[in-house]
Amino acid sequence: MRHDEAVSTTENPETTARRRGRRPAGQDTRTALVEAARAVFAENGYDGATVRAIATRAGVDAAMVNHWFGSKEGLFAHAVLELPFDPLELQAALRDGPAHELGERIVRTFLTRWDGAGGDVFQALIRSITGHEQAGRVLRDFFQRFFTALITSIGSDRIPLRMTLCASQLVGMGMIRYVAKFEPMTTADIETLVRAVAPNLQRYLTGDIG
Amino acid sequence: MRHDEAVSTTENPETTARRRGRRPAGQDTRTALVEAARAVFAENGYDGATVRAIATRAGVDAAMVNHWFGSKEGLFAHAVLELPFDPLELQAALRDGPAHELGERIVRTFLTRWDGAGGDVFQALIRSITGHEQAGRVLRDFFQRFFTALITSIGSDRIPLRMTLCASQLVGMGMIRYVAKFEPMTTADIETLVRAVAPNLQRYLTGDIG
DNA sequence: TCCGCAATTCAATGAATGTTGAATTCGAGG
DNA sequence: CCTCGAATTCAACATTCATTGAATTGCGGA
Repeated sequence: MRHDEAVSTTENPETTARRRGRRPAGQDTRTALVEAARAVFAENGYDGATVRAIATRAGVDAAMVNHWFGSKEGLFAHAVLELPFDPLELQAALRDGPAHELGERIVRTFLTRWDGAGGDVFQALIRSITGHEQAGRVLRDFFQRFFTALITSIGSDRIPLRMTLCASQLVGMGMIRYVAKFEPMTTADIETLVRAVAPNLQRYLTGDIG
Repeated sequence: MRHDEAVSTTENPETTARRRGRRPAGQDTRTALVEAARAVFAENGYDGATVRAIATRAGVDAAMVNHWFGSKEGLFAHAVLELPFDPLELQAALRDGPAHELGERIVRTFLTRWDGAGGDVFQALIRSITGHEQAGRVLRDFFQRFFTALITSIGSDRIPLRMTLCASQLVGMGMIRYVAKFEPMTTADIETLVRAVAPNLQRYLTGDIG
């Protein structure tokens, strides 16, 4: 939307267009680009997001993407594909507590994360499954590591099938809540969804799946 | 993959390139375009699919898309957005049989369709949720009509929430099986998935969801 | 048989996008 | 204080894509 006159804090107020050359210190354009990229990739997916849109959102020129990350591809790899959380670490944290409430803890944890800070990375991933080969692979690796360790630790059988079943429920919930935006799932509060979804996830983890 | 020399059945074998002008009768390019469009949209989503790729697959020139459908947009509307099946009709057919096996019939029916003839339309829809505004709306309308009528008929409460819960499980299963392709869900046979998923869907339809 | 019209291909156009190189400006070390 | 290098913007390029208009060819009715 707004893409010019974002220069109000510049030292020379008489020049409306931003000056060339090195900008005053203290502005980390690299970080700004990563954050803008996560937001724009989350909204539009990999090939829906343009380098110009990301740069505009970060308040810099589009050439900065190539300067700092080599290419749009490189920016996507740094901003989205390198997940900011470790699946094994997250899984270990969720093991504490009664095993029959595991599904509950999982649903609550994922919804809380996706609603909050790291959520755009997840949205960027599932929105880029089409359009970027590695997005699906990264998502799959994450769920595989996460659920394989978890299901193994509670001693259930048929680990690969249970893993994909759990993934299907979580990905589906993410798609409906954040991407396709079906009401009332989009605006439902977290605890309502925990009560509704957790027992189903629990069955995939420890129940009889035929 | 193959994109030229698909002209082996032409009347003049000495001309390698296809002649201009009207082609011999009996070739319904309009239908060929619709079928090719469903396949290519299913593989690549709306903006991943190029008009040239669709036309090549149909064996005609890209300009035919504009001639017959006005635009890429128009072709998408005819080939994907106008669903070839009626949700209410489908729902009515699934009502026959015991209510506690409803989830089973639903999972089996959807997997059978998606694996078979009309499956590319569904894949095209979910692959185009990013990139095409109306894709999500059409998908939502379908599930809403389908599940709202169904849940109403069996007398459960909280119809909108149950509808989105069911949609989340079915969309998630479709994403994992056809789009993201996590093993073993991609190659699992239908009855295995029915046994695994149907009880969860059944709970969303008639169970206690908190 | 002949003629108008529709179907088809071809070539070109304009817009959008990722990328690059030159020009410019600031920060820091000597 | 001066100079070198890094950061930044700007303009231009090459490519890809959907779309369009002209040219061409077969079908079907009179």
